[in-house]
Amino acid sequence: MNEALETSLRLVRAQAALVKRFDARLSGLHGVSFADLAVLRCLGQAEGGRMRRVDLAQALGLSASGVTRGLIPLERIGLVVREPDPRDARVAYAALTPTGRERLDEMERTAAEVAESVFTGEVWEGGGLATLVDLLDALEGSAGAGAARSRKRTESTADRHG
Amino acid sequence: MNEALETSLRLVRAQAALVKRFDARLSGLHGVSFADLAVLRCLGQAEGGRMRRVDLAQALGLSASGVTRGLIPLERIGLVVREPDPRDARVAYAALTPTGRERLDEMERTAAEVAESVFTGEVWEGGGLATLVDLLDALEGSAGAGAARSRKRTESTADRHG
DNA sequence: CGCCAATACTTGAGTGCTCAAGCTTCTGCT
DNA sequence: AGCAGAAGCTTGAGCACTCAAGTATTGGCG
Repeated sequence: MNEALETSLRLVRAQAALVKRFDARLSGLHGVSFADLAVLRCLGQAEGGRMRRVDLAQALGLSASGVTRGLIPLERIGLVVREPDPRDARVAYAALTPTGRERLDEMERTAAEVAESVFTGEVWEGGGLATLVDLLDALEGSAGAGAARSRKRTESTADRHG
Repeated sequence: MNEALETSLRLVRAQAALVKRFDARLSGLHGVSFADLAVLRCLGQAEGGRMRRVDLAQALGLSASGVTRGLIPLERIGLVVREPDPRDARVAYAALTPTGRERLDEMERTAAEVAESVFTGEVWEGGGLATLVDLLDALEGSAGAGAARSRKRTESTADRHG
């Protein structure tokens, strides 16, 4: 009956392997990680190539601070700039630069190659890919739903590290 | 056309959400993370409840140092002990303690509940779960295959073809 | 035996994420 | 208008992983 549990564990391993593969290729060719690509892609698809950090976090499933920190290297290498909002001084948009847009294009081509090389074979071409997307979609909804507020891990038995 | 890429990104998000969910529950009830559970489960299924660290790393898809560090808290809370090998002084087995075995049992029950609560619904009960396992299995093989040691400096901008 | 490469593991430095706490700015209530 | 609280973001501390380099130990080979 722990078929569901088994599946979850497999999902984690598959994801780790997949990400390593993307990272190896992307970092070699473009000096970015797969996570960076996700950020850039998100911006690229947004209206005007820019988004509020909060919305970016939401879209990526990250925390706000994760976004702040993840943007730093992208700003430093000039793919993204920080833009203020004239109406609300709290918000700082993250906006794709022209360079960023170009580089994103190249990165997506690289990533698409990797993705295709991974998803080759009968299983995938026979509709498996579409099925997987559907299942993952369902999963993300279902798993994200109740996952919101967790708390820290210690308190009781485990006293992690020092 | 980058359906494969899209799928990869979704996989990452789904996995993150799923892990958060497990972590929240497991940490609240047992003071361990989902990753810890994976380790313990691995040991639990091994002959004699113990494994060499190297083999553990292999089974979990981690590096050797990841295992060393991941075991520290489990040793500290007494779920795992370090056991020397009488024939080879280099190896240090990680072995489940009796307590560890008991606790693992409880954890697995908790985790199974979470997993089942996530994988509830028509999609999953109608064979979706089995399909997902198959797909993930295929994926792990395919993604893990070429991911190993690519620290090379490929300079040209990709011209691979099928 | 003496040496050397391979193996098992640990440690140091660095990355990428998290939560909690902080600052600034905006909004709604009275 | 004035203040409380919410919203957006950043920062500090910490965890979990990585690779690279370091320490033992083993085993093959002269």
